[in-house]
Amino acid sequence: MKIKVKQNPEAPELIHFLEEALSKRAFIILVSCCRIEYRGRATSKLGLGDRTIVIKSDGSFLVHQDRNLEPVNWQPPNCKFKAIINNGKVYITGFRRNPHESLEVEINKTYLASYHVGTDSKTLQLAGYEEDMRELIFREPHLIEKGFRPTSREYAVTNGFIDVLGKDRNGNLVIIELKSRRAGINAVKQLKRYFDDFMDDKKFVRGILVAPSINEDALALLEKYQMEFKELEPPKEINHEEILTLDFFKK
Amino acid sequence: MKIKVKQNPEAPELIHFLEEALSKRAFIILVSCCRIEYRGRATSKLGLGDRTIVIKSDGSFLVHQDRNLEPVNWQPPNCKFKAIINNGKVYITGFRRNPHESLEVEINKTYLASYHVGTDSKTLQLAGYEEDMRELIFREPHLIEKGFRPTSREYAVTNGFIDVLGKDRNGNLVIIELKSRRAGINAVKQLKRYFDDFMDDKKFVRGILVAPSINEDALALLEKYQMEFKELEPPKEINHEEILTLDFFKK
DNA sequence: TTCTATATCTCGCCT
DNA sequence: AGGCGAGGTATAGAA
Repeated sequence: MKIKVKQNPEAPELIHFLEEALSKRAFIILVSCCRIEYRGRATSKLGLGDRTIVIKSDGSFLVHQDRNLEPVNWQPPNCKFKAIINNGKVYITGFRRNPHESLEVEINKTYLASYHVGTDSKTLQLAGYEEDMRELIFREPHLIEKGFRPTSREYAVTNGFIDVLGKDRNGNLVIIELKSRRAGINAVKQLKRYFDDFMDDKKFVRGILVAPSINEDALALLEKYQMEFKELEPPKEINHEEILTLDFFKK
Repeated sequence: MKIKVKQNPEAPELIHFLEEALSKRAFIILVSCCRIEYRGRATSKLGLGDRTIVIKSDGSFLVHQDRNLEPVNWQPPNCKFKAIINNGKVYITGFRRNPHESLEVEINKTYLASYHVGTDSKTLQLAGYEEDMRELIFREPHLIEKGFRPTSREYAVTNGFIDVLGKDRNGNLVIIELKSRRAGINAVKQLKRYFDDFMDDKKFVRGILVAPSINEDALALLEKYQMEFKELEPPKEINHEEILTLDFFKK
């Protein structure tokens, strides 16, 4: 892998470095003392301070302070960059349309500048979602209860989509709302809305909220609405086959 | 600012570098070819590839691929780190309780390692939120309509909280739902639920959705429910006084 | 600590 | 491209 590193570059050297890196669509890292302004979906200003600036090859733009997981300022992928020098200071601007927004970094001092073009064709394999729960239920319906038969997934109703629709051993319609995490009041309200859609049609229906756990208020509300809770952990095994993305074959 | 940089360190050198950096609670950046495993709220695996790894002084842990704004793997602040060497490879593990989860990076090659302790006492000044809209409406109620008088904010009802409650020039109750961005169907449904809460009490009420814009479907639904739309941009001026965080005075 | 609501949410998927 | 739902969402604020 090619990587280029400079410590304490002066402005003219930095701008040359950035132009080179941007033209190569490299992954850029700067550790700089800077000021930041954002204008677009909102407006923000950040005074002078030491931050880590990252520009990715897909046009993502991130500015990190030394605390918090989230960047303090950013632009999503496909943003266009301009690096200029003015009064001895380097300015990097990233702008996008749709929405129309721009992020400007005024760099007063740079401690470290690096850029590289790496190789990474791997896609994350992830398990433990609602989607995995839905598959599990179709594979092993008895986990809901004996005699349960799932009929459709993502069933469209007035108020949205029902996660799983099925019938119980007595032929009653069963509406299932899945949550991969501890369920709260909102999950109950969501299920209630689907439930009401079917009540309008005057059918025999049951509403079951399926989640690894539920909080007290939510359980109380569920009982008030005469609906049910079923505890189920999302499966967390992952398929061990390695997945290659299309990007890999393009290279 | 102090910054320490190493290019292409071998495993023993890297582990020493990391131990030093971790003990100083520094901001660490690595550009490495690595494998990643996460276990906790879900489970994930990521095969060998070049990534940028960041450890912040607050215990945030980020692994970035060369695309997407979001890190491919991460740990939120206050995570504890362990760096060990095994079979000539460096392993960095970050773990947390509540929730119980861990992120392990197996490093096969490191191109760049740096750590620094910077100075950044600045807090982001941001404008353009729902909160700003609410304040604007209380300051200048005529922006909703002539004669409008706001009475309460965050008014609690069965289905949640009404953003702004007020009365119009004829004494009718007005329920306002705020959105700082283009309003969609969900915003209308939310307003409708509050609206219905009041209809039960058989009062004279109006529901107004206030947002910078609204999409076609949402507007149609709004009209079907006999509710109204009022265009209003969230204010985006920011207070120019500089704000110092408490952290600044602690130093 | 737990829960709720917001976000320049991001991201993927579907129309 | 716009809309909609899910997220290991993160984060701030309140209970």
